[in-house]
Amino acid sequence: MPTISLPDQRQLSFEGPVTVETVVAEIGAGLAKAALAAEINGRLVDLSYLITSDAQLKVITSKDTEGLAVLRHSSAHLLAQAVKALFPSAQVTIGPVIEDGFYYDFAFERPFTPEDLLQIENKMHELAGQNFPVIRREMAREEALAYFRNLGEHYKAEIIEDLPKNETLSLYQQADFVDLCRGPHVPNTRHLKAFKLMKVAGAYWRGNSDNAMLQRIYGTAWADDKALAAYLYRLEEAEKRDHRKLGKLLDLFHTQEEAPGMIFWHAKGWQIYRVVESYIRDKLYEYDYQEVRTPQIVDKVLWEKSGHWDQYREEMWVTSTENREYAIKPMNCPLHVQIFKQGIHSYRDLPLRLAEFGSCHRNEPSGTLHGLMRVRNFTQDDAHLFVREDQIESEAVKLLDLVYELYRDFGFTDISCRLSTRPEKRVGNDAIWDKAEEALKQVLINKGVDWTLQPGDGAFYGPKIDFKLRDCLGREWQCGTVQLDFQMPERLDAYYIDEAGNKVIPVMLHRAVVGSMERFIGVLIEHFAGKFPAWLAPIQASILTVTDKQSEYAQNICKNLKKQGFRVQNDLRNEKIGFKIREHTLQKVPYLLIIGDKEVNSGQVTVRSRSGEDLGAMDLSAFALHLNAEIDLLGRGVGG
RNA sequence: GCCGGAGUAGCUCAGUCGGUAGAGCAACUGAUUCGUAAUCAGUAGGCCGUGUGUUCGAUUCACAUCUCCGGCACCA
Repeated sequence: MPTISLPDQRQLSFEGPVTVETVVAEIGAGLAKAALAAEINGRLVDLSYLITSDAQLKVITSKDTEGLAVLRHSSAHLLAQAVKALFPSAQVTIGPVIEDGFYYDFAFERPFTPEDLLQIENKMHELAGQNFPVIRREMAREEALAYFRNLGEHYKAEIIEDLPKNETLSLYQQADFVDLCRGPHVPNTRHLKAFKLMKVAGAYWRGNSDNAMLQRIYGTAWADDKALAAYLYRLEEAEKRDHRKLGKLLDLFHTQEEAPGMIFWHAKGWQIYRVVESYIRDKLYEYDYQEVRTPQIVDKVLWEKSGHWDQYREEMWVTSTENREYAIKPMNCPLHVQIFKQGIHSYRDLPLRLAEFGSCHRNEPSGTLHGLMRVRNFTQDDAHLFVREDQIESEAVKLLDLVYELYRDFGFTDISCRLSTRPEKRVGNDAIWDKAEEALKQVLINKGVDWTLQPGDGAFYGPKIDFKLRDCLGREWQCGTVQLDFQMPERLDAYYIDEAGNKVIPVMLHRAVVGSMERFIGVLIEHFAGKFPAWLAPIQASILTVTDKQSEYAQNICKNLKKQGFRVQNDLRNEKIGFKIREHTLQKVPYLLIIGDKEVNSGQVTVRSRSGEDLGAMDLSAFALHLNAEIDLLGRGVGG
């Protein structure tokens, strides 16, 4: 006689075992209609689940995150059903839920075309509209294997083979389509309404590039059409912020065929770069770093010693002359160790912090290149801290302070933090790895920041903490990193002299805060949607004349502001003021100074903000004060 | 690197079922001297990514190649 407890403390009793569906019907007809699944004692189950003993029950609808996930998962099944209906020779593989949607991977003899996608989507709507019940049943492992083999679904058979021997397999059926799945699923296809297929792309079977390439169809699914429309609108907005698009529109940078993965910075883009660089340089001074500069091209021997040659030979650019082979540096660390090694260091010299805006070249695979985000030549805001073991923690804590301070100044507050531990391909023994991983973990715990574990994602020489920035559209970008390294100094024969006069190998902390200057500026462009805070804006104010009678006055204003260090420009063209305002607004200049006869006569400027607000006429000194105050805010609290 | 798609004027894009291409904006010239998101008129502008092939003829068809876009794999 199960008693079911509901979230509102209500209790329902039943004579014998009862399905969730029956219980839900008992609660209310409206809920029964909307119910997609349920949580029994915290576990997600189907509505067909049979409750045999007392239980806590929570009904899941499309309003719950779990409900949305169920909806998306079932949409993936619907997609597979439609594909099998249209293309019977396609084999199904897996179809999980992802952020904002789902995908399903198929093996098929020819590529799916955009026309196919349209056809499949229509079929999905048609099938969903037939209100097929979705039925769960269990099957013995051997029976399931034979069943899918018989259907010619070899990938499914392979999945079953790899499942634990004692696991009960569940199958879900809607009409004649059956898929192996853990579930849960919606009880009926009628729940699937607001979905859309987005794109088709290649994906390796089981995510391994040695395996066959399957065809992945991506889709999105929502509780209702309104939510779907909102999502599509969000995508459109994100597209407008694309740094590649804005980079062209705002004349910040370009790339061209002759130098794939390398950036041609235009004056305006480089201006932003310089502000970022100079800000970081100030921080380096404040945090007691020494800025250094090391060579671009270094004998291969050094890279062999550091271990990079073994690990990354394929991605290193090489060049040779007079029978010597060189590599263009992919990293700065071995070179900073060379600086450390000049002369003899006492334990009193530590921690020694060497920083460099290090230009690195990596021959990234062609398919990875992406605007400023993934390039072959990038500049790291790199630094290496040579420390004693007892200084690891205090230095790491300082690093976290620096990282969070810097991100805040640029307007980022949503930062996620990940600890990555030893990878398969690595150097150094396990005892050292244990020590290094534990040290970083302690720092995170002591610092009280939220973090997640990424097992196996560390660098080959040590574990690391990575920082990802969330832009205002919710996308994450990896920027900063702190890496603990007990290997490199030893491999490159670095040491210091301790109190007792012994040679001791220092510990090295690698760190970058913005990571790649290129990527960071890409993130900034997207985060601010090109509307940079005055601090970063390449042009902070444009001076626009109403007619050419005011040219001389405008030139004086311009000269005056430049003298005060502001980045300003004149627009003296013989164009209507409305036209000039439009152009400079599209260029996202923070302030427009309008100069007509009125301003010339009163000796003032009329100020219009980027958002179109009229700040009225004011003396130039008042405007300078206003602009300076804004520049002093840096990017803090400024959303895009 | 792998799968798919795309490369046409400075930009955004149209077009040719094989007969060497067009629009808007930008540029240039002229007129207009104007008050808060586009003044009017005219002119010029292209080896249709690159190479090879098929063809009387290729921007169009085929193959190769480069680059870009969307994913996948990779990211010291």
